[in-house]
Formats: sequence, structure tokens, C-alpha cells
Amino acid sequence: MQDFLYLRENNIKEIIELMLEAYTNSYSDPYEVLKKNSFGKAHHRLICAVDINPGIKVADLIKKLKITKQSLSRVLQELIKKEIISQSKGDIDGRHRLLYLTEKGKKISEEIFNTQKKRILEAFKESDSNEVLNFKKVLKKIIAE
Amino acid sequence: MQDFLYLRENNIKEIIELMLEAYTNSYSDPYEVLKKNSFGKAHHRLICAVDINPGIKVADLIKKLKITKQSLSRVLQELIKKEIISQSKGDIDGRHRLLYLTEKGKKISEEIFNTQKKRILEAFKESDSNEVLNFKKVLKKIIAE
DNA sequence: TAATATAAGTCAATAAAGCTGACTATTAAA
DNA sequence: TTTAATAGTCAGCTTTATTGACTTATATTA
Repeated sequence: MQDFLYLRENNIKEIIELMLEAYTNSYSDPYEVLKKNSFGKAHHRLICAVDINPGIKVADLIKKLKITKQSLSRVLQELIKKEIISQSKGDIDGRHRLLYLTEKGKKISEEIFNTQKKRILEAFKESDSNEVLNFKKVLKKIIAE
Repeated sequence: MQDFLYLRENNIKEIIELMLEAYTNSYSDPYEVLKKNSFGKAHHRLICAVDINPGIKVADLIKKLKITKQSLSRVLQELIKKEIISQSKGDIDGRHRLLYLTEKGKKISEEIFNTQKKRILEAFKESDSNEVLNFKKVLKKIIAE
């Protein structure tokens, strides 16, 4: 097998560490916005996931965030009470609870997003459309089981 | 300003969420290895960061992981006691404590890495050298302040 | 050299996030 | 109509991280 430099263990290892740091940095940007609303990292993750996946089922959210039903519940009930997230009964399967951001939730999510947006746009500055698409493609593949 | 599709807010938002999921999935792969050694996510993050940055200072580690000195300390002292990480006094500045993986630490880090490697290699399968380099470049830019 | 600043470590109390286990209620499928 | 799936809940616990108030060692600078 040919020795592709970019597939060497040290390069892959570095990429794993870069992902840790990229996530850590991106998700620490909205610190002030979250604090203002008395939200923590768990709320942030939840709001972000529901924003990009409107109508997501509780079970899928658990898989996505890789936390237990009980852990999710505490944060979710809090956000429902504060009218950031709303629930509706699934019409195909009545056992499902579909989650959406409320208007209030959308506003907060936008506020959060605005603090993160700059970082990503800056990173894409010297990239062209294809490169961004490839970046996204790779991220998606990393997620795939 | 031209409307570049790939710079639209929804695309950026999606990328932020993909990063969350890519990190979450990649860092849940070594669950069994970590459990066997009674390590948690905090240990994992620390081992990974020291592996890829041998000789890193405590202060830099705190910046990288975005946790407090006291949070780091608990986990770090545990790993030093278990002889996973070693410390040495900085020779340029004697106040610094430089951190390294021990031989034992390197073995565990390899074991952890092996569970994560497959996922990344799979993601890079259909990418060429340039695309991987670009992926890495973007990750680095996302990290930059 | 004496005063000050920086890097790291520590103690204590608390909060946030997540876990396991044991249940209940509702709805769907066999 | 029994069984399975989905969601919710209660209780107790662990892990991770925080704030605040120190100490110790080493560097810097006045």
C-alpha cells in the first residue's frame, strides 16, 4: 500500500485534536448570550440541534446528543417551561413528541448563532464553494456510523 | 454583495451543528477503552491534547480545553499519579510545568486513537490529498481567534 | 536587592451535566 | 389482546466544572 502522507497516523491524530478544539472554541463563543439567559452548554447544544432539525423526535435527539433520556429531560422541560422549545404530538405516530423552536426560541438561537457565525465565515474566507462543500461532506462522513 | 449559496446562514448553521455531532461521535468511540481504565471524558480530552502537543504548559492546556486550573488539576493529578502523564520543569522558565505522555500513557493513547482512527479514515476515503489538507486548514482557521 | 508579577498548585464549597435503575402512561404493532 | 415502543418521571449518585481564597516557587522590574 502506498504511503499517502495525509493518511499517516500523526495527521489523523492531529485532525482528531483539531476537531476537539474547533468544537470547543465554536461552542464557547456565545458564552455571554447564554449566561444572560441562565443557560449552560446543555441548553446550547439542545437549542442548536432543534434549530437545525425542526420537528425532531425525542429519541433522535438523544442519539444525536448522546445523552440519556433523563439528562435530556431536565434541560428540555426547562426550555419548554421557558417557552424556548415547543412540543407537538406526531401525526404519523402519536407516541412521538416533535420538537420545535418557538418564536422566542428562534430569536435566542439567532442571537447565539450570530456569535458563532463570524468564526466560520472567517475560516471560509479563502475557500471556494467546492472546498466548503468538501469540508461539509467530510464532516457528514465523520458523523456517519 | 453576491449571494454565495455556501455562505448562506442556513449552511453555516448546519456546519456548526455538524461540528457538534462530529466531535460528539468521534469522542464517544473509545468509550470501552476509557471505561476499562476508569477514565471519563475529561481524561480523554487531556490525554489527547498532551499526545498531540508534547511538552505543553499547564496554562496553554487550560486555554486549549477552556476549563479552569482547578478543573484541570483534578484530572491531571489523577493521571500523573497513575503514571499516564509526566511533568518536567521548564528549562527556559522554571515556573512552567511541561507535560508529556509516559510510555504507559502513549500505549493507552494509541488504544484510544485506534478506536477513533477508523471513523476518520472512512471519511477521507473518497477525498484526495488536497481535500484533506483543505479540511485541516479550515479546522485550523475555525480554531484561530 | 526588594517589590511585584506570573505560573502552578491547593482547599473548600457549589453548580451543572450526566448516569443508573425503577417505575408509569400512552400509543402502536403483532 | 397481549406485547413492544416512546416518552416521561422520581430518586440517588458520579463526573465535570465553577468561584473564591489562598500558598509556593520562579521571573521580572524598579
